[in-house]
Amino acid sequence: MRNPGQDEQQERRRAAEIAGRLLEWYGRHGRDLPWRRTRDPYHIWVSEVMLQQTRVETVIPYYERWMAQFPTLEALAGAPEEQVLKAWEGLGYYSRARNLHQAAREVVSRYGGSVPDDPEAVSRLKGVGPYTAGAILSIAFNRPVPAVDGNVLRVIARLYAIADDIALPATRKVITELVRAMMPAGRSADFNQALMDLGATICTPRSPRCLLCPVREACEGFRAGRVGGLPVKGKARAPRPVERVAAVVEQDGRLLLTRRPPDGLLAGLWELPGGDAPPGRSPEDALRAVLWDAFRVEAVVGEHLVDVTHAFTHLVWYIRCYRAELGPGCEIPETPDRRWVAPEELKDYPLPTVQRKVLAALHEARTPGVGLNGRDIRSAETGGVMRER
DNA sequence: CAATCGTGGTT
DNA sequence: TAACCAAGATT
Repeated sequence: MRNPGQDEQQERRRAAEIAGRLLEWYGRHGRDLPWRRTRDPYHIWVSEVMLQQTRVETVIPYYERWMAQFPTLEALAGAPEEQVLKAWEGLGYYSRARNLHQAAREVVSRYGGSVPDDPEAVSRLKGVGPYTAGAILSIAFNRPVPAVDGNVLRVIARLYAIADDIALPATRKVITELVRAMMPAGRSADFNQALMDLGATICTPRSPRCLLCPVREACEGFRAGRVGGLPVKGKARAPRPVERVAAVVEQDGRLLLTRRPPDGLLAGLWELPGGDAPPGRSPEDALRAVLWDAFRVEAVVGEHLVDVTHAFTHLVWYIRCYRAELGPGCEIPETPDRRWVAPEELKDYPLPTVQRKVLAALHEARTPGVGLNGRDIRSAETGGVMRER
């Protein structure tokens, strides 16, 4: 009969065995990624924020461009927000960019430009939650703090056959403490990244490569044949459909753009004038109402140009796009949130992917009109973030 | 706690 | 193809 002290010691030995195998595996099979060629806390920080809910392959080109454009924390802090959003264009979850920008300014003003290395200060930075704080502290400073992302949740849930919903804070806490207890002294950076790499390349969500796993013998989920059913995770809800209207308003070869509010969906990015279309009214009426709210002038809604569908995580936009004239014959002055944009200037404005889709559809439909011919729109598109089609 | 917040790739 | 998923944070 063993006493609790012996069980605890046994468990500690098992954890050390797992950690050792993981480190050994990581040394041979860890991925060579751009942000792993440095230990600069700013570089690590930027990569971790970009990687939030975003695939490595997607992030790499953004990361490279970002470091060329904002080589230092001071460079980022000194840049205008519009330029920061432009660099983030197409990456999604744009509050990450605005939070990172604000936090960079905070580090410059409060910490003299050096990223703090204590958990409390790092966690207070905008956009830095439990995972990102752990990642910065462990990877950049080798401090013994867990970095529990989706990979780690999955790996640990399988390793210990944890069947509780990983979305629950209580489950995350259990897993975080298991990781903390497992961390080998002085190897925090490698250990956290080893867990993530194992999840990304071996212990994948579907079709995990258990036969190649360095910790298969220690995996309770594998032993019990339950890897396929772990981790347990609630189902996503269906996105809510939203009818939208948008207007192509031209004047002297320029296109009218408006900037979205500073909070909420696609905050601070630019779009064609438009908005939600309340159900039960014609799209033309809805567009007139939306344009009245925005500009306080009567609008003449012209021909229907294109329809664009765009799905977000939690909603789907069905956009009906019309030509429209404001006034008519009345001046719409520019403001900070309202600009007449020549085609060759479109590339200077941060536009969300949904708006690029609208422009592409207009181009595809060969929408006639001064300054809106195909060549101009195409050059404006490719003038921004280059992307294969 | 549950909803919000993007986009692109995979199955 | 629709559903799922990816190095989450904020409110």
